[in-house]
Amino acid sequence: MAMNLTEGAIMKMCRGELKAEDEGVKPILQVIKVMEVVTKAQQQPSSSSSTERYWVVLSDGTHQQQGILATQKNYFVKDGKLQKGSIVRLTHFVCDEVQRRMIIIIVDLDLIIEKSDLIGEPVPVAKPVVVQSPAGQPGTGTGNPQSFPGSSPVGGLVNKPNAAGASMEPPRINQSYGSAYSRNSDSGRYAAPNVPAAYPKTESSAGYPGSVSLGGSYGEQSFRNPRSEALQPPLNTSAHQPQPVYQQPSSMYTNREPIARNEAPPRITPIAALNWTIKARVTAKGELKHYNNPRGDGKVFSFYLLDSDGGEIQVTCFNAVADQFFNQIEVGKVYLISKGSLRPAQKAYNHLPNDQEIFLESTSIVQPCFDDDSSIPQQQFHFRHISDIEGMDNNSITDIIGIVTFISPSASIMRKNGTETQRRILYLKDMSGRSVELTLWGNFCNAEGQSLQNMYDSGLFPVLAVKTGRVNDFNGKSLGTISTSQLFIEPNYPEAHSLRRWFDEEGRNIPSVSISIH
DNA sequence: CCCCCCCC
Repeated sequence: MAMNLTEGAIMKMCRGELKAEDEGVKPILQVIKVMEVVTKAQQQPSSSSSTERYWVVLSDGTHQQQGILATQKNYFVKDGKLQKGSIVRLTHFVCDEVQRRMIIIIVDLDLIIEKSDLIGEPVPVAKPVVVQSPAGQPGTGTGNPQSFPGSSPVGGLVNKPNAAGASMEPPRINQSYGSAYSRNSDSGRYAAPNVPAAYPKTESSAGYPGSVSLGGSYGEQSFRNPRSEALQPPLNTSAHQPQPVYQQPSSMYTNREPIARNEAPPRITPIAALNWTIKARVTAKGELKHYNNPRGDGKVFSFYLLDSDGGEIQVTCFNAVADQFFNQIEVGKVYLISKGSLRPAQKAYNHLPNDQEIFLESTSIVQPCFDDDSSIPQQQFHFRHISDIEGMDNNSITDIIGIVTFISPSASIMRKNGTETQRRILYLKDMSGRSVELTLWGNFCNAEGQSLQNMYDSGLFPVLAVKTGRVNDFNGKSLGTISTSQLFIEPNYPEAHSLRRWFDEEGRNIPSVSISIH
């Protein structure tokens, strides 16, 4: 099949001219090698399979370059989809120079073709492209072994001999703040190739790629940006630029991805530009909930936003502010939102992969966009196979798509606190050969639940996509809805169509193994 | 400041 790779993309990445997808390019590249990386942490019992890492070598047909797959995308490899020959579009990536090597950190990607013949004869980009420190400026770490305990494979990559980037050379410290700064100002970019990662000494070994070994650790502050911000020139040298400054992506996946947190350069926002505005679609909306605790009564509601870059963030408002905005917020609509406060995500109530959360105040501005922005998807899914749920922790949040093979009538359930709610049980089955029990709670029972029941009673086995389902440990593993879950019946997605085809052709007659005990 | 995801 003829497929155009993005010509010159690798060279640009290596030169630092294409550092991340927000520069407008989502390069189409071919995977020419996939390697599993064995990390130190994998040998520790406390850290499970989440520390598996995959290195890939990417090609634009002319040049090749190593990259690393964010762990939340490991399933691309595990499912056998991403392989040698795959053609991919990098939809979210960060290029960074680490240990004197340029590395492409693949945070998200589209798989365009699972396997294709190798295109061209790509060669590694010639070394001198990466600007070297001048002689006599070896960096404070060089030659000081104590600063680099991780320069042995311990704590680092113990990967296969030819794995790109395996060398654990110490990083250089930028030789000249002034020159780096002015150079970057000239280029208008926030990080040019001669701005090496300025890791604090103690973290230089645990930095990249040693930090790989620490994957899976959740939200540890000590990993927050090992770079010195002082070395990062501003993103916008023109402070008068009217557009909102885009500063969110570096933290987008930080809670799940130490590697991304380490490597995504901070977007420096001019003080004069602190009045951000986001344009995003509401993808989920919780109930307006009243609560009563020792501190008094109150009410709260939350909703999720998704923007055209694939960023997602939760917005929460309390009390009078909740009343102010609750009726205005509609799922599916696009809004301009500004003057909210950005604070650390309340993980107990926030299930999005973002360390930040927006809290609206009475002075916040929520403005509907009447021209629907088609560049913002209606929903963003990260579907996992049902078989994957077996390995997920209690309370994990996941997106699942499957065929409804059974649904129970709605029943009234008394909560432990004495209040009542509705419940339905259904079973989902997918191509992984597994099935799982899904509990619908509250309104889901009468809305989507009733439609599903009607279809089921008519002898149909509808496709159901679950966005933001919650994994629980009851009876093996099962799933439940939470207030911000979304259900989609017979959705018009490729995944739904292939499931339908699979089920009609063979899946219907293949007994599946339930991961829930009935 | 402020919600704790429901049941067998």
